Amino acid sequence: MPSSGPSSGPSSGPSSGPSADSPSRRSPAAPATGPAERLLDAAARLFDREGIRAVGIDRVIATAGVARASLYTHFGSKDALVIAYLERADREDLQRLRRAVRGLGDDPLGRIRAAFDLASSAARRRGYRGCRYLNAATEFPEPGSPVAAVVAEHRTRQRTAFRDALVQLGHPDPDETAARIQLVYDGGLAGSKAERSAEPITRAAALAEALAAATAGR
Amino acid sequence: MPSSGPSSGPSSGPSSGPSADSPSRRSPAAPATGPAERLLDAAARLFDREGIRAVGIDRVIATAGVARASLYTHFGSKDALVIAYLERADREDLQRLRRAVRGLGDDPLGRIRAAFDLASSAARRRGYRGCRYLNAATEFPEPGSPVAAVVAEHRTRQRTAFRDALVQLGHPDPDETAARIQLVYDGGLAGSKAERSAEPITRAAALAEALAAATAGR
DNA sequence: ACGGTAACAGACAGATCGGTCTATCTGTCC
DNA sequence: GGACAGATAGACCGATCTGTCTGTTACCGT
Repeated sequence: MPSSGPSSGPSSGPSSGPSADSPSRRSPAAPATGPAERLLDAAARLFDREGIRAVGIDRVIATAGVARASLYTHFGSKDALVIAYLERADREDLQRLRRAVRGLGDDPLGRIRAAFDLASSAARRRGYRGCRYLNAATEFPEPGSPVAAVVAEHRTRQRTAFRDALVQLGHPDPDETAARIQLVYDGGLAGSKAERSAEPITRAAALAEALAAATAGR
Repeated sequence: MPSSGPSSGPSSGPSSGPSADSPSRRSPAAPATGPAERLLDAAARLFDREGIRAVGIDRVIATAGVARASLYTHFGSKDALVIAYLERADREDLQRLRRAVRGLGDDPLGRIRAAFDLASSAARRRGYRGCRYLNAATEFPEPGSPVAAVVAEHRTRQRTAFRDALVQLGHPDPDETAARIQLVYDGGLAGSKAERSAEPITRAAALAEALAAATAGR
């Protein structure tokens, strides 16, 4: 599961104008999506690139091209927007991984590699700031916080995916090895952030593959 | 190099009152150190536990028991205080490592292990928030920022220390292996932060040791 | 045509931010 | 004793923050 850069997903491109006869109000360059979605798009872009605490509500609504009130009717508070942003990012990351894995057939090692590949391509985008979930945990360190819950869920899901692949590989110790692969993944993203290079992720991928392959064939 | 929790160094304990006939003014419980040092102590404690952006100037000066003006005469700005805090932490981390390594004789593997041990004991303290340098980089992501410079210096020094130990071990590829050990170190601290447990660091230490030992005997 | 809903723009409130400034106090040195 | 340096408390400033509220506009279903 990639935990990184700005989504390349359904963010900016309204590929065919106001999509048929959908709601087509607003003056300039009709946005084609509702305020809630545009707010999440703006939040993702800004929070990913500059950090959550560093970006104020005003920046978000200006970027989204949305009224202040819309943010509060749809989300209620900045904190709630932050949670929604993280949850959507988690869903999108999962979708991206599934898309990348599709057509791989039965290749558990390839599934593990795909997670690193997605992170690596995210790291190559400019403005990369590392794993957004760990970053969120850094900015909102309160243990009981909803942010912590989203982060924990993301990480559990990621580790389970690693573990499943290892089980399918017939690895003798899938639990410990999944933990190690996640550790290496975390380190790769951290190093990549600090050094502004995708190299640590490449290194992490190689390391992870070695861990997965070691004594894998029974 | 431990990159972690609140210093156990010369923070709070004035072990012998106002130390002889030194400057002993102030009303309650004479502080025994100057405002600059007390500010750095307070900054370290608060920034480490709650994050830099989350802690305002007022909290820092209140915790330090120091006048607002003192902060600005000694440091000039909050940003400068942040840099000073990071630089002092870096110095102290290095001192702690040297202290831990002293008496180890010629044990390069032990020196590597010591870095992980220090991180591990930091992670066991409550309020642990992970690597403070990576956290600072997260909170101040501007590439040219002085924060980035301090973080880069810290990481370079750490990697060099790993490399030196590996060279002494006769490792065939000290550069790549040092990078890998740092990667594993980063991952351990990240996981430790996210999961609020020292276990990832323990796992990282084992992994690092295996990396250092592999094909080490020529 | 009309009423309802949802989004709009923007003023406003209260808190907090980093930073400046004045005025007072205290200990030190001459 | 008196000038001086450094620290103190705390008022003050403008900017910015999250969040609320008012009033207007535009679309949509009936």
